[in-house]
Amino acid sequence: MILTGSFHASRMDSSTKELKTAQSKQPYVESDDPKDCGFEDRHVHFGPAGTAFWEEPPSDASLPEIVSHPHQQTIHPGMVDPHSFSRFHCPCQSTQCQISYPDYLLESQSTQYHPLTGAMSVPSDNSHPSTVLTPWFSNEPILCSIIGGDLHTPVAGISAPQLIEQVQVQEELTEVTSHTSQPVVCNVSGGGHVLVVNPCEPGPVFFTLESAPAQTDDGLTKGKDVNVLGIPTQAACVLYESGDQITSMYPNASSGRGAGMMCESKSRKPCHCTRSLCLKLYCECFANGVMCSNCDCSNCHNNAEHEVKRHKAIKSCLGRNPDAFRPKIAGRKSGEVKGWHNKGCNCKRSGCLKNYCECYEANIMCTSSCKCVGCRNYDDSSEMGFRGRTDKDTLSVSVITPAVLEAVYGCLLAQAEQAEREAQSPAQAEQMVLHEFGHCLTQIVKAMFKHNT
DNA sequence: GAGTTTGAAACT
DNA sequence: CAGTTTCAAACTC
Repeated sequence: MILTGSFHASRMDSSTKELKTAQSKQPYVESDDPKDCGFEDRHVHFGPAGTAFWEEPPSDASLPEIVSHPHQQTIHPGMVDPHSFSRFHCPCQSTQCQISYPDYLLESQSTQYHPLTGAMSVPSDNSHPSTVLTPWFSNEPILCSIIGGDLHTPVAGISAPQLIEQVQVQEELTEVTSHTSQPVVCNVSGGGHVLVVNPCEPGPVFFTLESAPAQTDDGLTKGKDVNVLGIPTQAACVLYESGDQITSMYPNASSGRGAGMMCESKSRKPCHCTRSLCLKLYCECFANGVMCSNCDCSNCHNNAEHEVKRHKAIKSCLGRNPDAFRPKIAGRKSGEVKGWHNKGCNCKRSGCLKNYCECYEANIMCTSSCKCVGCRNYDDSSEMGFRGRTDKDTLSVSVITPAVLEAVYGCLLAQAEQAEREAQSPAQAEQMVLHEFGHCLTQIVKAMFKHNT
């Protein structure tokens, strides 16, 4: 299914009416405050090539919503990678708006959720119809389809539009998405609809598409032509193809630990676990969401033969820490050395200049999120004579990250563009940009102050 | 390759 | 939540 033209986004409420875009606000934005991203009033449009863009820029770009959201943020397939995916959902670079989505075992007790094309861990005999496994480590929205004919629920056998009106389905979807902070994109068989279940929202968002998905004789919805959110399904299917040997679906995906490892190739390093059964986060394979393959581990349980234990281990990890499988490095764009550690390191003796340090290992600088002692992992060029300062002072400097600078640039550019649209005089345009710059600086100073207190 | 160091994860 | 233990990777010799 190629998305052409625009489509309407609507919430799946009892009325099933098309909702205005205000109700489809930031469908994937993970943020405590939905206002963080300023996307409340955006219309989402998909272009001819499966591209999408946000319409109507926010009137006010500010920090720490530090990034303005240049209007018509165009999303193309290349942007939707493990690192830039957040840009699609929210161009905001603010740490408050940084988005990464820990995956979770997609599972339902009563409804089948199928990866669109994948066969990962799905028994061929469908002996466990209630449990379909998908990688829990993905940054991507979970792609699944709801096959009406196979539903073992009271809603089986009804058309897709009717189906989605069923509260039960909504509850099931809500149940599914309650375990994940990432979007679940559900292809509703036969209806030409796609449910986009936003974990931030109480119910799924219902996108009405112009073309229906291809459907096979057995009722399975094929996504061979589906291009959802700019992700060609042919590529997306790779994501679900295998749990242990996931081929990169994005050429530029880096191989840093945590971030984007779901895209790693077969060249990933083998683990050497001996005591953890490869079912704890000590195991890098497990932590990265892949089954062990060609590893040097002993008594490995991180494989298909121990699926039940593996399943329990995943749940256990997520129970301890819902973000356990969340990429550790956020804000990283593919092919670029930038980003920040979500949690920050705690190094004490390495000076954060050895690979013991997760920040250093990921080739990123330490930030104020880190609790490291004697950190030397910061940009000398940005020290500007700060040598001799305390670590805490260095942390202040680290507030101004490349991402923040890029965000400021975005704000200023947005203002300039707005001035141009409004046919403002050069002087007025300059004033608008300067005013925005001042606003950005204020927010940066506030952020520094916050980090130092 | 064996032993040591290191810091994240897990545990108490 | 802080302190301790466990663990596996990084590092050194």
